[in-house]
Order: sequence, then structure tokens, then C-alpha cells
Amino acid sequence: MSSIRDVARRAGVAISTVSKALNGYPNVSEETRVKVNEAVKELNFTPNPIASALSSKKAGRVALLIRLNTKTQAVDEINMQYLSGAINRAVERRLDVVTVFFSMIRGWNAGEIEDYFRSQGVEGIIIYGMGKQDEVLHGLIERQRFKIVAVDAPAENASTSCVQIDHEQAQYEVARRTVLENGGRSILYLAGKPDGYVTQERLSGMQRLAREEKISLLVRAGDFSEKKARELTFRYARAYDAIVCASDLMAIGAMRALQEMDIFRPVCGFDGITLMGYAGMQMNTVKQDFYRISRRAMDEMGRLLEGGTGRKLILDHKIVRMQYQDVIC
Amino acid sequence: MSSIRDVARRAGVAISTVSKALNGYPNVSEETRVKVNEAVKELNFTPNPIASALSSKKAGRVALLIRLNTKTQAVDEINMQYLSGAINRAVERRLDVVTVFFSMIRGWNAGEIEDYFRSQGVEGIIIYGMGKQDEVLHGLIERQRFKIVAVDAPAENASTSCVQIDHEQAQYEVARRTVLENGGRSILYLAGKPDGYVTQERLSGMQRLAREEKISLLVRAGDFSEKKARELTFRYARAYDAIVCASDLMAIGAMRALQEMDIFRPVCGFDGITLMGYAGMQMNTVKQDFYRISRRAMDEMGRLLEGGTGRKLILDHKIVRMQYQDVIC
DNA sequence: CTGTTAGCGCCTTCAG
DNA sequence: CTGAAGGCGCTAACAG
Repeated sequence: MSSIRDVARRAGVAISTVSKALNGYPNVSEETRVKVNEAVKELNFTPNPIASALSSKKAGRVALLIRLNTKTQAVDEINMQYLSGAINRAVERRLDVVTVFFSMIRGWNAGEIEDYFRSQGVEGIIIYGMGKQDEVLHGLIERQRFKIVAVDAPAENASTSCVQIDHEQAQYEVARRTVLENGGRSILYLAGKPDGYVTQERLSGMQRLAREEKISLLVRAGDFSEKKARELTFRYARAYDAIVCASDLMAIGAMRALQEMDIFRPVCGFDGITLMGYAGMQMNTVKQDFYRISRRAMDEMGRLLEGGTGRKLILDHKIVRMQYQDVIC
Repeated sequence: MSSIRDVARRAGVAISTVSKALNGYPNVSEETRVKVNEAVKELNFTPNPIASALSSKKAGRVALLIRLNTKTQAVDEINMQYLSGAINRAVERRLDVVTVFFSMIRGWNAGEIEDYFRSQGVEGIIIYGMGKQDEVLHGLIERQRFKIVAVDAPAENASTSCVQIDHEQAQYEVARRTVLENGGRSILYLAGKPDGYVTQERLSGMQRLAREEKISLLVRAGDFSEKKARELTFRYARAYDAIVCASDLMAIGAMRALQEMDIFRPVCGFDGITLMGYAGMQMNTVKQDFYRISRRAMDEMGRLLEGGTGRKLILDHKIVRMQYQDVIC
């Protein structure tokens, strides 16, 4: 394990010169740059990122803040896509990543979180699925002490970007297609958690469609819960022509309830998880592609860390029909 | 952002004393230890791991090496359990974690992997599901330059531990219960990938049962693939009384095939994933509890990093009956 | 353009 | 039992 010192000696220059040459500073002559590079090759030198981080106070470290729901398996799929997308892109961009679960920082205030992250060398945070009531996180964003990318939450300032699909439009489209394919003048809409930003956006899309098509609409809070969707379906489905759900998981719950009630109603979901295929169902849904979203989020983080300013990114989505054949392998 | 210096001042002692107190050195009086701890609390001090790593030349960093199968959703569930178990325990033990996917290091030789990890300050690696043919990883283990914990692979030496359940016994038990409940003198056994260590262990358990109960046994390689299990079931199930699968995913494939063939055969799986419940199935399976296994693996890693010597750990398992009611929420 | 000089925050002898 | 001093490997002003 050779150090920068060895390289300096080998190249016959000062340590600082080596540092500058290696970090692409402009004020180094081509000649010495070459000498340094040769020495690096000969000694098989790799800069020690720990020392570098300590000295520059820049660890280039990004925390992935993920909400884990141990009970619902569907969330695993989404979170795993988030993780792998972000981590893969991070490797490509030479960024260091730590995974942090919401449960770890529960009960902390913004200052404590800040201290913790800072002490861990974290400079940027990608927050997945922040809710309206996550006040501590909003505080973190407002303070602007970290570069932040919020996925599926509309936070935006100089050091905060957000990235998501157009939930309003997506919900509109998938509901529209479902209604067009099956007919129907009344819809039971199972919305998400009131706390979630996407909940409102998706609901708006549904309402727009109802307005345009003059469809009567009953909205109920399904809270993204399969169980609740199941109950609501038992209670209301009979009186409506179709059921539109703000998540695949709720769609599964609704579909199962319909099966038990032994009646048919078209159902559509939202997310595009393979779990739906496993549940043996076939229905329209919105394919979000969480892997790609997360890659894009890490990309945006890289831009922020390099000094870019916050902005809002809207990615595209697809309306697809999921079924078991699509997921088996 | 308080540093050790602030703590020292606040507690009225020297920096080095704080360091000793915090790192559990013996030669610090109880009195000063208390003072230091108070100061730490008051200042909300967290030691800077970067500085600590640089100084002590110990980063306490652990890499989680995970094999991601983007196609099969069941694997997401297992991997997520692995990740959260390990990460949660790592936080408690103040270990730093990096997540690395097999795909990242594909094609690298042991030396390259070693350099990469070393340059990242990695001292320990937890390998999940190493196969017999992962020669590079075996090389890594033999060199003993890292502390390694292998999950579900029988690697063991001075700096390598392994942790897993008793697959042989578990397979024996779950198959036994299934046969006892349903009767049957012949079994179709769908085994895992030939490359996997657990494949052989589970098969042995099945063979032991067959021997003891004088059951006729047909073994086929299902490769942990749902699709393959499906095909094999179509081909052989009719001639056998029961189907024992070396994984839940294969059990799902088998069950679906049986449904399509419109015949009944008792099926049992292995793993205890909730996906099985979603697939609308009810069957015996082995509950491994990957979360707990992974926690235990991280624990063992902590022990190795503290100078412990490698060993083999066998955790217990449960035989359970999975169904949809168990997973809905 | 290059070298000198201070640290970054912490750990670790080694005196007191 | 405690404190002072000297780094760990690198970066970042300053001088030259």
C-alpha cells in the first residue's frame, strides 16, 4: 500500500503537486503531470479515500433514506428496485452510499439527524417517499445543509431536487383505459394515505377523468393497505361499475374481495410490481420502473454535489397490463 | 457538529482521555468515564468515523455482497430481509456498511476485488448465497485478507465464519410433515441449482426421509426456478403422490401447474416468504427468517473484527403453514 | 507552476 | 489513572 508520499518521491515532486495533478487541478504542467502518472502506475497507487475525505471534508457520500414496511412484501420489491438503481448508478459515479432506514432515525429532531449524517460524512440524502407529515425531514430540506433529492415528494429549493413521474396524468390514463375497455359510469376510487403527496396527485387525475367523462365517483381512503381495500370493496363495490386503486397492493386486495363476493368488476392498479402477477391477477396498471427512477435520482444527486442547483424532474411512465405470464421465470 | 475536543473541554479532561473512555479502555476511572459520557450526551457528540478510521487504520467497514436477481420478485423479499437485518445490527454495533451486488464485481479476479474493497476501507465481507462455482470468492476466503461471514455456504477458517440453518434437517422435517398429513408413498423432489451448497444439503434431508419411510423418490433439478418447477410438474406430477420443493418459488410454480392440470397433490416449499401467501397458496414450508439470520451474520462479523476466530453457526428454523391470511395487512 | 505549512478528528504511545 | 505529543494520508491556502 503506497501513499502519496511515495509517489511524490518517485516522481521527484512535492506531495501537494501530486495531489493537484491527481485531482485535475489546472495549475500543473503537462510535464509533471505525466511524471506523476508514471509514478502512480509504477507504484500501483490508489488514493486513500478516507484520508481524502477527512482532509477535504468531502466524503462524497450519499445516504439513501428508505421506509421499510416489514409486513407488506410489495414494498420490498419497490425498495429493492430503489436500492439497486441508486447503488448501481453511485458506483458508476464513484459515490459512496449508505443505506438508512426511517426506523433508525425515528424520534430524532432535524439537528440530531444532521449531526449524525454529517459525522458519517454524508453530504447528500435521497429520500424515498417522504410524507406531508414528516416534519423533521421538511426541516432538513429547508435548512439546506445537505444536498437532497426527494423521490415522489414535491420538495424543491437551491439544494433540493425532486424526481417522480406525473402521477396525476398516469392515474388519469390508467383509469381512462380501464373504463374505456369495460364501460361503466360509476367508479369506486381507493385512494392512498392522506399523508402522501402522490395520494393527492393521483386523486386529482381520477377526478379530472370523472369530470371529463361525467362519471360518478366515490372516493375512499384505502391508505395503500391491502386489507383496507379489501374491506372497502366488500362494502361498496356492488354499487359501482369499476374499481380504480391508487396502488397495486390495494388492487390485489380489491380483486380478492371481488372473487370472494363472486362478482366481476374491472380493477386497475398503480405501480407495476410483479407481485400482482403472482397474485394471479391480470389488470391495467401504471408501470413506474422504480429502478430507473432511482438511478435518475442518484444522477441528480451527482449533479447537485457538483454544484448544480435544485430542480424538478418528471419522468415518463407506461400503462401496462400485468399478468402471471409476465413475471414467471 | 461537536468534536472530541469539545467533549474534552466540556468534561474537563484531555482529548486522549475522552478517546479512551469512549473506546472502553480499562485505564479510565469510573468518575471520569461518567463525566465524559455526560458531556457526550449534552453535546450530542458522535465520533467521526472517518477520522477514526484514518487514525486507527481501521474503518470497521463491512461489505454486504448480495446476488440480485432482477427477474424474480421472491428474491427481493429475501434480499431485503438480509439487508435490513444486517444494516440494523451494524448500526447498533457501530459498523459501517456498503452494499455491493455480485453484478458489480463480475469478471474481476480476487486481487482486483481485494484492492477495490481495501481502497474502500472494507475489512469484512458478508457473502450471501455463494455458490460452489464462485471460485473468485473462494480465493478471497482462502487468502484470509478479509474477515468473512458466509451465509448458506460452508466456508470456515481462521478469519471466516459461516451461518445458516440446518438445511438437511429442515428439509427432512417439512417433507416428513407433509407426507404424514397427506399420506403418499412416492415423492417428486424438485431440487435447487446444482451450484448451490444448500441444494445438496436439502437433497440429503429428502433422501434420508425417503430411506427411513421407504418412499420412492424422483429427484429433478428445478434450479430454484419457478418456470422449471412448473414444467417438471407438468411432466412428472401425475405419477407421484406428493411434490416436495427446495424453495417456495418452485412450490408456487408446481402448485400453479397442478391447478392447471386440475389434479391435487400435496406440495411443500422452503424459505417462508410471504410471496407464497400472495400467490394464494397454502402449504407447509420452512421458515428461515432471513432477517434474523442476517443480524446474526453481522453479529458474527463484529466478533471476527474484534479478533475472534472463524466458526460455524447453525441457527434454528420452524416448520410453518403459510397462507394468504398470514400476509395481508 | 511548484513547494511549504497547517491542519482534518481521532488514536496511541509514552511520560507524568 | 491522566495528559501531552506525534502522527494517519491527504487537501488547501499561502508563499516562493
